Formats: sequence, structure tokens, C-alpha cells
Amino acid sequence: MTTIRDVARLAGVAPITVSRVINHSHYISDETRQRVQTAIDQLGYVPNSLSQSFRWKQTGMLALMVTDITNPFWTTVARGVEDTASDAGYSLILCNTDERPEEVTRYFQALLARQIDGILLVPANNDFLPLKLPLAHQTPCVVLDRSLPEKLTDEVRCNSEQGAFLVTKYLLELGHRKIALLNGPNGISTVQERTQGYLRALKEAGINPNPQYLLHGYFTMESGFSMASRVLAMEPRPTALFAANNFITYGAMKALQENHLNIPRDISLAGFDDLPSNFLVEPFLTVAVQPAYEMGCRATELLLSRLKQKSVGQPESIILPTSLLVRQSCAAPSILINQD
Amino acid sequence: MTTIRDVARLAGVAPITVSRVINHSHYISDETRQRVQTAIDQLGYVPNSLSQSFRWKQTGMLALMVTDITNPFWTTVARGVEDTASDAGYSLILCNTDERPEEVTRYFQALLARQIDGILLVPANNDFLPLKLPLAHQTPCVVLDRSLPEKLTDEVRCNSEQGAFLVTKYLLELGHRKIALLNGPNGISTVQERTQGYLRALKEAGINPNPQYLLHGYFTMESGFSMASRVLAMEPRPTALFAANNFITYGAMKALQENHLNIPRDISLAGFDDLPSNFLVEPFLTVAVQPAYEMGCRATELLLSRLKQKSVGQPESIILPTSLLVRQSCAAPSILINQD
DNA sequence: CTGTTAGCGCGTTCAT
DNA sequence: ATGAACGCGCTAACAG
Repeated sequence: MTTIRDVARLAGVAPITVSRVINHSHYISDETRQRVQTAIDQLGYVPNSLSQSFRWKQTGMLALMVTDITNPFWTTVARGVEDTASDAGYSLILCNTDERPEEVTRYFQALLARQIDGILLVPANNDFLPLKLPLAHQTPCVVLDRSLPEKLTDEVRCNSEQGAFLVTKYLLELGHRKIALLNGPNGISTVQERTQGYLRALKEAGINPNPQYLLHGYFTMESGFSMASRVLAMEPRPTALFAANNFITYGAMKALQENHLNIPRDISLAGFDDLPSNFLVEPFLTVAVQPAYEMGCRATELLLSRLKQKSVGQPESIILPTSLLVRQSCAAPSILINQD
Repeated sequence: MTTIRDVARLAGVAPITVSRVINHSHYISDETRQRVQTAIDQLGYVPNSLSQSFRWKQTGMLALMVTDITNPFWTTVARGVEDTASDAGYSLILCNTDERPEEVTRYFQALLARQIDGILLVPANNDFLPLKLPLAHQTPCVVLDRSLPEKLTDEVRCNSEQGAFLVTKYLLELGHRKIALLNGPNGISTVQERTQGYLRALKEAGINPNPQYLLHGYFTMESGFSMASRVLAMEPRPTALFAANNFITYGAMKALQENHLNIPRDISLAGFDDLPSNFLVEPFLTVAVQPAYEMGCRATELLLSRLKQKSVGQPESIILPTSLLVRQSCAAPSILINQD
């Protein structure tokens, strides 16, 4: 490994002079700069940023903790984060928690030991205690997508309540009265918000929600399949399904296919979160769209600005709008089914 | 920030003793260990792994450079890499190159400065020169998915030739004689291999390849759309389309839909790389499947084993099999179209 | 078993 | 404009 000393020796100067060249100090003559630069190039010297981090008390590294990078929604968020971080000269460490709180804590410890500058976190649940760890170490955090009951840190998320409201209202306007919500597990803010948006739309339409139409499962295809299967067996059977996440949507779709139900003729289906392939799935899926990439960018920008200002300051909330993307998976309820 | 000295002071021992406790040295009495551990817990001390890296000459960090994490294929690979790295106590830095060689070099420099232990790289093209940089710094690399003309490092990839051969052979067996290959850009090994597999199948079937049926574009939906559109205008029009990547497949699918061609009645379509949603797309896509997750795991294991053995050794190649997943997007060519 | 010394590569501080 | 000395947090090598 070539060090600053090797360069100094070759250029016939002191190590500190090389350091000044690297860090673009002005107190240096052009001639010396030239000589040092030549030596640097000749040796292929790359400054050890570990030592730099050591002295500067910052590593230039951020971490992103998502539940599962395999979910296209998080993938897109991650891309936004990495783009923004990279542009600012930061490196990004990726962590998958699989919604497991122990993993969150385990990663926190490793990241803090690495003296990471900041953390973007998708919490595994409503428990805010793990966050005490980075906060005690003065490491700024931004909570992504899901909000915690205690506002300890900045947060950037999308308006799930609004998204669910828009979808439900749209289904109501199509004439549906029996709408099932296939939701994720309780104890996650987005799940609660989606329930709230769903209930608000029903309420505004003067409809009394049927509690059996409000299902809780997991954010997986299997769970979506099983929830949809249960719903299809209900009496009276809902005329529309609202899946609260992309995986649940796919599972529900599979269940409908297996039951030979045509979408949207026999039953309507709406989802949450868009996918590049959604416009190929037949029928093209109607969904609530969250600005995933932008969320990643905004969260990273917020985090970087915190790093700059040093002072802690009041936690900030950025809430991005969710919109309705109408395609072809929803229609007016068929007369046959809707004869109540 | 609490340091090893703070702990030592509180426990009434020397810093090195604390170090021994942290690193589970055996040369330490149970009583002292207890006392030190109490002090550690009391102060909430987390060893600064930056300093440890400094001393140990290894950082416990790996990097994964993919073209675009947004592509589900790379996402799955990345998940395999992160799982394996994390299990071994390593952190993973994520990099997106967007197929741009300059970005590869830029990331290389940043990663080497960070004293990264090893790099998993998906090369942007056939140019192996950027690899000289990490190699000069003794940083082990594993080339992922695409092989380079010069075998400088280990590589882990899937058998693209085999995958393309299997798909083409399958189409031939269905009776197709005019099969268009919608491929990626030249200068990438997987593209060349897929062409070779395609040609081999044709040759074994005694068919003279029509050069106009062999198209090159990019690994994007837009390119897939435009290649498919061009193909549909050809005389005679191919009876089957083989898209060499998932994005190309989607673009081709869109083109077929816009031309009101029913798959597989009017025309057959086969793809490369599976997606979770492929079994929902109508008709369910027939594809060549590469073991993406396993590829990520194997590559990381190989890299980690290199780190252990220290000595450089001969570059190793791991080539994983590609299989054919038959679903419903291919059928025998229709008589109407095939009357040549 | 425990402690002392020294040094990893770099940048801050203070001299020259 | 340039350099010497010191120290960041930790641990290897060598005492004791």
C-alpha cells in the first residue's frame, strides 16, 4: 500500500505538503503542487479515506435499512437514495431487515461501530426504542415510509391515508358498496393509515363498514392469496378488492384467476404501489401510486442537510402526495353479484 | 464518543485489557473480564471499528457494482450478496453504474480509498482495463454475470449460451422456423453467448439463420418495443420472438399488444430471466431462468474465501446452469402466417 | 494474566 | 510557503 509518505519521499517534500495538495489547500506553490501531483500519479496513490475519516470524524457513508430490497418499491427508493448519496460523494450501505426488529438492532450496532454518518430507516414496527441507539451516538436518522408514534427523528413518507381514500372513493363512485381491504399487519403506520383512508371514504359515502371486509395479513403474495381466498368465500361476497401492497395484489390476482373470476367483469381489483409490469398484467392494474424514487431522494437530501448543519434541531416531516392511477382493473359491480 | 480508554479508566485496567475482552482473548481472568464488561455496558461503549479496520488492515466491507439495482434480476442478485455478506459479518456498499464505464472507474477509486476488502462487479462492457485498478491495490474482485475476454479475476455467471439454446430449440420443436432474437448491445459477453446459443440451435436443426432476424438493441423496454415493432414489419414476418432480457420482453409484449396480436395464437414470445409477476402476465411467460439469488450467494462466498486465503491463486470460474421454464406464451406457429 | 511502548495514515497546531 | 511534532482509537509485540 502506498502511503502519503511514499509520495512525499518521491516528491522530496514533507507528508503534510502532499496532504495539502490532496485537499486543495491554497498555501502551496504551483511548482510544488506539480511535483507532488506527478509523484501521486506515478505511484497510483489513492489517499486512505479510512485515516481521513479518522481525523475528520466523518466517514462519508450512509446506510439504508429496508425490509427487503427485493420488493420493487424499496428497490426504487434505494435507487433514489443511492443516486443522491453518490452525487454528494457518499457511499451507501444496504441492509435488509425482513421486518425483524432484532435485525434492526443488530444492523444499528454494526453501523454505529463503523461510524456511519447517517441512517435511513424503514422501521420494522411501531417500536421506536431501537432508534435510541443511533440517537445516543449522535447519528442522524431519517425514518422512511412508516411513521413512529414518537417523533424522535426526521421522517419522509407518502400519504397512505390519502392513497387509500382515493382508491376507495373511486370504487364507491363506480357503484361498489362491498369493498374488501386486504391489508398488511397491524402495528405498522402505513397499514393503519390505509385502513383510515378506506374508512373515511366509506364514511363520507354514508356507508357502514362491514368489519369482516377489513382483513389483516402480511405484505406477501401468499398472504394476499389467502386473504383473497377467504374474501371470495364470504356471504355476501365483496364486489371489489383493495389490496394494500403490490405483493398482496399479486396474490389476490392469483386467487381470482384460480377462481375463474374475470377482472373487472366479475370482480374489481385495485392495488397499492405501481410496478413497471403493471401495465402488462391483464387487465392493467389500477393502483395508488407513491413517489418511491422521489421519496428516496428527498429523504437523503434531508439527511445530508442534517449532517451539514450539525445542530440537532426540530424533527421535520416530509409527506409526499399519493395519487390514483386509473387503468382497467376496476368496473361497475355486475348486476348479478350486486343484487342485494 | 466513549473510547476504549474511558472504559479502561472506569474498570481500573489498561486499554489493552479492554481490547482483549472485546476480542475474546483467552489470556484474561474471569474476574477482570467481568469488571471490564460491566464498564462497557455501563458506558454503552461500542468499539470504533474504523480504528480496528485501521489496525487489522481490513474493513469488513464489500461492494457490489451493478448496472442498475432497479432491474429485478440485479435486485435478486443483490439480495443474495447482502444475505451472504451479512451472515459473515460484512457490510455491503451498493453502486449503480448504469452501464457507464466512467462510473465503474469512479466507484473503483472511491471504494479503494475506503479500503474495501473486496468487490463484486458487473462490468459495463468488455473492457477489462478498469479492473487493473483494484488488482493493483490487491483488492480481490469477482466478475458477475458477464465474462471478460481477459481472465484477470474470479467470475461467477450463468450459462447464457445454454439458456438461449434451450429456448430456441424449444421454439423449433414447436415448429417455428422464423425466430427473431431481440438481443442487447454488442460488446457484452452475455449478449454474444445468447446469440451463439440461438445460432447453435438453428444449426443443429439444419436451419440457415436469417441475419435480419438477429437484432441488437439495449436492455430496455423502449428498445424491446422498437425491435419488436421492426420485426413485425418484416417480410416474411417471424412466427416467434425471443427477447434476450426481461425489459426487452416487456417492451416486445407491449408492441404485440398494440398490434393486436394474440400471444401465443398469432405469435409466440419467449423471454430471458424470470420475474415474480411473469406468472400473472397474460399469457404466462415462457422464459429462460437464471439462478440470480444463488449467483449472488456463490459469488460472495467465492470472494470471502479469497479474502481468507490471502494468496492470489488462479482465477476461478463458476458457471451456473440456466433452465427453461415452459409456461404459455409459446405455441405452434399458426398455419395462416406460416404459409411459406 | 496484565501492562508498556509504539505505530497504523492522516491532518491539526504551531513553528519556521 | 513549508515542515515537525503530536494525536485520533485501537492493537501487535514485547515486557513483567
